[in-house]
Amino acid sequence: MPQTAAPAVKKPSRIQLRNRRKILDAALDVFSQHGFRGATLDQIAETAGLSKPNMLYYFDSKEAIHVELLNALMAEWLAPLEEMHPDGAPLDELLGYITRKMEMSRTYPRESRLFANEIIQGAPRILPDLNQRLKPLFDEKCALIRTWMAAGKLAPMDPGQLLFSIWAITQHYADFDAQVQVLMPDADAAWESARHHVDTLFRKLLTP
Amino acid sequence: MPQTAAPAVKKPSRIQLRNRRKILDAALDVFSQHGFRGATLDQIAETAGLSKPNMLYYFDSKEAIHVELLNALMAEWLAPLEEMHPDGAPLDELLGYITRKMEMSRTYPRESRLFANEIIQGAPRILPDLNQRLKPLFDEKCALIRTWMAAGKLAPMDPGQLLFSIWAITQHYADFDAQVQVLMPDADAAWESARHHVDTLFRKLLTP
DNA sequence: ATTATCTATAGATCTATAGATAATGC
DNA sequence: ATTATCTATAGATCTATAGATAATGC
Repeated sequence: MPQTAAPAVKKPSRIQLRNRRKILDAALDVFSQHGFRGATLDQIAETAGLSKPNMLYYFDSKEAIHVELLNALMAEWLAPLEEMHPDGAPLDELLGYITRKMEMSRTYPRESRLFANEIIQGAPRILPDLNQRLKPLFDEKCALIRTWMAAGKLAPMDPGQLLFSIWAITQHYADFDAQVQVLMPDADAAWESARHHVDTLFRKLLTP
Repeated sequence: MPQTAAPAVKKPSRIQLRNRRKILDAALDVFSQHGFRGATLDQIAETAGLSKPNMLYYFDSKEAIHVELLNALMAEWLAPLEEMHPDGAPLDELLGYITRKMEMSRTYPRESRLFANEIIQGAPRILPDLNQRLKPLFDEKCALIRTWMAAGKLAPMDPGQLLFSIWAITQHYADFDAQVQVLMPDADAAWESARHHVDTLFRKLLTP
């Protein structure tokens, strides 16, 4: 008997890995700025520094790139929420989550805009993932927050609405950056002020 | 001497007005769902019930439709903020504004998504309007809110950040509707709950 | 007479593939 | 031998226009 079943796929070469990474990074640039339909393979290929047919040697189609990108980023995007643990101090756990989300908006604005574009356009390609990966996590964390509120550790409110508010505010700084820059031209000061405002807002809201 | 200078443009016919309105409404549908680059004249023409060349008899180009749409909607979009008056009770004025924004998200989700798409993509066509129309109003209302806070009528905070939070949360329900529907499947209950949550949140935040 | 609509199509752009050639790894 | 890249291009789609025809309003 063979020790193991034959592997379904070969181990990817170094060039494979490097080029796929370059393509996905370029696609993040282009898709996050123009949305799926507005992005072109030409733009992505040029940004990635590959020819268009060469890029299609690594991915079957434009849609395949987009789907892989969204799926790969979903885990990254959910991680900060997963880190909110039942054994911590409730207020600290939530404020810590909010801080992590703010830092992600600051550090990964392209990822935030990629998801925003996809959701605004009706989530045509990420809907299965929303149901299968986001929904269970959302329900789990809502239940956790509800126990904290029932124990009097947090001001009572709808936990789902609370999470919506957190997402709305923290992602606003990445997604609507063009508007924020018009209204608050000093970007660095605006970020400092935003961090402080958001922390204060939710601290006041959540304190019982 | 002639009584008046000759008018630069003729009075538009009834058909003109009706067809231009039909085109702009169809364009709102299509642009708000796919963004500028993702939308096609074919889709807009079909939605409007006109042939593509006939549509281009009324507008010079795809971009002309988009720009006119954005400009026409900007006033509508700013109206609720303009209605926030210095002579009202500060807390009521702000909570009233928030309620109006929530109702707009509910009633005009396409308009909200049209702007969201445009801003996410870097505001390439609406940037002049942001500077010339939104910025002055923003500054004016920030100053007003600041006087209210200085007078002890509202909890002190950065008025600009406050407005960002209001926009982020209220528009979230329109822009991220696809996600909200996945996580809170009962749409009517979700909206009732959202209205209550948002009012409570800002009441708690703003009360001195 | 003027305004509105239609048919036909030019010319650009876009996704994707075919098939030849070059580079790499055992 | 296998993997990666290139040239050339098919076929669809997209914006926009030219020019003929129909409908409307004085």
